[in-house]
Amino acid sequence: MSKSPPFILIDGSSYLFRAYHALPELSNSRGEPTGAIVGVVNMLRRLISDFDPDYMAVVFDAPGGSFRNEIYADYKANRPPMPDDLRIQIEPLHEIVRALGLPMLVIPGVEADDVIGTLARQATEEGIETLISTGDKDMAQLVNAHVTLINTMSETTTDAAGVVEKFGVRPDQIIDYLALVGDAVDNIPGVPKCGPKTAAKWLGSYDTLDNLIAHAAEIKGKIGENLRAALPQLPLSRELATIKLDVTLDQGPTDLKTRERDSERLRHYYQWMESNRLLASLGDEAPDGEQKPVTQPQANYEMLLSERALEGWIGRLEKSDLFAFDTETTSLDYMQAELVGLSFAIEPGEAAYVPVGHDYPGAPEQLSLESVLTHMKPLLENPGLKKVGQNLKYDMSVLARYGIAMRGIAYDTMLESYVLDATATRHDMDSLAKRYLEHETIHFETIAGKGKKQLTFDQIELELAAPYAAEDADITLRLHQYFWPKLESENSLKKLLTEMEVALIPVLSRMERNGVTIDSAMLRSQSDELAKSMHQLEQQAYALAGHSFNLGSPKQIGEIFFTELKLPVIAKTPKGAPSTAESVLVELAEQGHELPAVILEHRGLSKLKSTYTDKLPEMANPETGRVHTSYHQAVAATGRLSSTDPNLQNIPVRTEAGRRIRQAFIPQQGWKMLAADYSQIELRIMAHLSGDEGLLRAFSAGEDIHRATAAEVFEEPLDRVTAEQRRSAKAINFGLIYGMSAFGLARQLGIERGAAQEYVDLYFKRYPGVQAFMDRTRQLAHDQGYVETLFGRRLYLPDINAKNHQRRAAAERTAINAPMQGSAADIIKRAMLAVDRWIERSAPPARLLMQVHDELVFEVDQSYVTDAIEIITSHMEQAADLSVPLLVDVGVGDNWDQAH
DNA sequence: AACGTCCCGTAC
DNA sequence: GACGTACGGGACGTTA
Repeated sequence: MSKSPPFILIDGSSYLFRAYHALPELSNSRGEPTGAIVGVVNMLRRLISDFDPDYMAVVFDAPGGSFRNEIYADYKANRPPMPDDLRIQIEPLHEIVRALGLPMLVIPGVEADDVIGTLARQATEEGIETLISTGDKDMAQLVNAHVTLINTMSETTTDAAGVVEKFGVRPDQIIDYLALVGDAVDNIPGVPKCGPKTAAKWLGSYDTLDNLIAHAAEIKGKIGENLRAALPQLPLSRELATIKLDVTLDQGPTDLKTRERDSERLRHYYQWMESNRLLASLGDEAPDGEQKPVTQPQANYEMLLSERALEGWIGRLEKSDLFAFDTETTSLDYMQAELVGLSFAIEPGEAAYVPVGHDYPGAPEQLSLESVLTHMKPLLENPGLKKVGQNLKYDMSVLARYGIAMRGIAYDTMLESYVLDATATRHDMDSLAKRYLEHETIHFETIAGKGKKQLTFDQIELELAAPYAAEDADITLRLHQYFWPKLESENSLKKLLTEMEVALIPVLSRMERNGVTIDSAMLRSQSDELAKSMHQLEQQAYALAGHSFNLGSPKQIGEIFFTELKLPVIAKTPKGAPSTAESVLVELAEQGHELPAVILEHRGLSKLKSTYTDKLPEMANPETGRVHTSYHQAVAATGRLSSTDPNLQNIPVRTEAGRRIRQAFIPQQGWKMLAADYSQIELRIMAHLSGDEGLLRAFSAGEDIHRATAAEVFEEPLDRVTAEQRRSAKAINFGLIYGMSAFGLARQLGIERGAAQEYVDLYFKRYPGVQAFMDRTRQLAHDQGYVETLFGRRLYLPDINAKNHQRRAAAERTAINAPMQGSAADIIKRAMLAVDRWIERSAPPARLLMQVHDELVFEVDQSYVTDAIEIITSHMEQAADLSVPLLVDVGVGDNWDQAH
């Protein structure tokens, strides 16, 4: 049974371009170029011999633009103009196509794509099978049951199933797909960082671009931000990517009948070309020429290279009410960073940069570091000269290493932003400038490059460095002028900023610079032991699985468990993969499976080794043996600090192997470690905020709160509470702080959901004040859109009135949790301020080393321990005046573990 | 190669 | 789906 040949539509322009770029340059003996013609003719001949079509059209773009240029001025703006040696091949090619007897269409003002789209639609309507010959992926949007693509260069055909296979989306989703991915050559914007995979993933989940746009808020991460930023232009991108199906044409598919070829004329052209051979080898290549404009700020920035110029500026700084200040250094690590320059600003738009350490071939002579610091020291140490900066803790720490004790830190724009809205994810200067000043700053990457080739600041040419550095100071000043009126009008926020957050800067700087000594040799020997144990476990695991595999790969474990060994799937990850999380492994191990138990143990050891025993010695200063973390003051939305490089706030404590790591945290010779932690601070805050009588009474009586809760919930006398009941009560208490549901509690305790619900009901019956407090807090959050801590720290909850139930529920849990977690954070910050004041004034033989949310860790001279305990306890317990006592437990020992 | 995300686990 | 706040390592996939 023979099928009638299809109607063939040929994208002549796309092949002409491709042939021109892909084929070797070819010309006749007179030097006239012929390569592109040879390529296209070659392709046409192959199509004709393969399909012997009765109807077809070869479509070319007409000179001049199309409607797309009208709706988007930059359409194809990145395309270089057509080269002359291609242009002069067009007319002969058109002649040859005609001579071949092939209908040819060149419609002014309409792109070839749109002509092809229109003809394909008409053919489909008339029930004609259509084959579109093109190398352009955009045409995939035209595919349907009757329209197939063929790439005659790569000899591949693509039908509807092929589109799904190739792009991961259906043909009717291709337009949306193209709008998302964009096109660098046609200069269609798209979503930055969204490539084929991401676009297909989104359309798989949301089906259409419109639906994706409607749910744009759900896309997480950086890419989600990119998507939301691109939203306004997506409709345009879609329109540009859409091939028109309704162009007005004189001829329909059935008018486009092939004719007999005119051999004589063909011979004439082939002779002119001096080529009867058709070249078969093809490739492809896309031109690209993108350039980014570099913006320079409109401002008056000075570079100070002479003593005189510096002195002039110093005179102005001394007379100012406030100046913005910034340092440029060689490293982000405050313990390593070397000063490269200083910048200042007094008035918006007026800033100066003083380079002192630029060192590259041809670098101009600069003022010496020593002389600049000598000049600047009195200003920087003058407490009466007010300074503002962006993250001044860093500058203060760096300057401290040059013997300068910065004083007069009055404001910090990072903290201003944080206090005004802690939920804004970023508080870095570039983001703030963009968001609040609508100013695009010079980015560090722009002047320093990125990746392995990134320069340190001292290697950057002054012409680039000075505007960048001066801008930092300028923008900082302008940000402060933007933020400050907003803070001043809210007295509680103003106080929170100046008396708590800004006041804490020097405290944290000192604590970071103190560092803490670790016994690296001890950790290294722990690493060796761990490695041995892990190796044994690996051998066991390979034996059990029957082959070797990567014990660290959840994916491989999943494969072995659920496919090879057919173990039951206990739970799934949020993405739908079978989970191999600890609880799952535990359950499988309890069911008697050996491999999960082995993996569980291996995983625990691996975590300890890679994260702690290997890493900490790497991070210690080889000379002093101390590690210096960075505390981040503007990260956690609730007001807590966070710690990185290394994170000292998640050092293990629950298991024996974990506690051994704490044994490597040691005091200086002859001193002791002292750890002071608040007892049940969040529950005490809950008692205070709720005013619940039962809770207040239990805390005032100094009862063990979990035992007291158990006594209430299980209706037992205090002394009859079992260990099991106390454990349950403890889970309830913690759950409450986190806004946990009965479901969560059930899972935590391994009991039925109904039983858990009974516990919760009983709890609220016994502590009705707590129930009322939670209802009140939830309501307040809904009404005002934020909740507050004891000291007026605000946490906005944008999702509190979300339509999406899950998001709203999460926001409600945050609303419950934030006042407790945040108030606890406020209280320990106040304690740190008090303790630091004592240490600075009295210079006792004691140092504050670490903060772990509800715990302060010190090292104290052995002979001073008794005094230290009393003073520290007193400062901490008096950090807030609650309606229950604030209790602090203190431990002392030769290492951090012992001090607990 | 660099980056982002996922999964997991550590802390309070 | 179901417990708040963090950081980080290794695996893995994607983009450039």
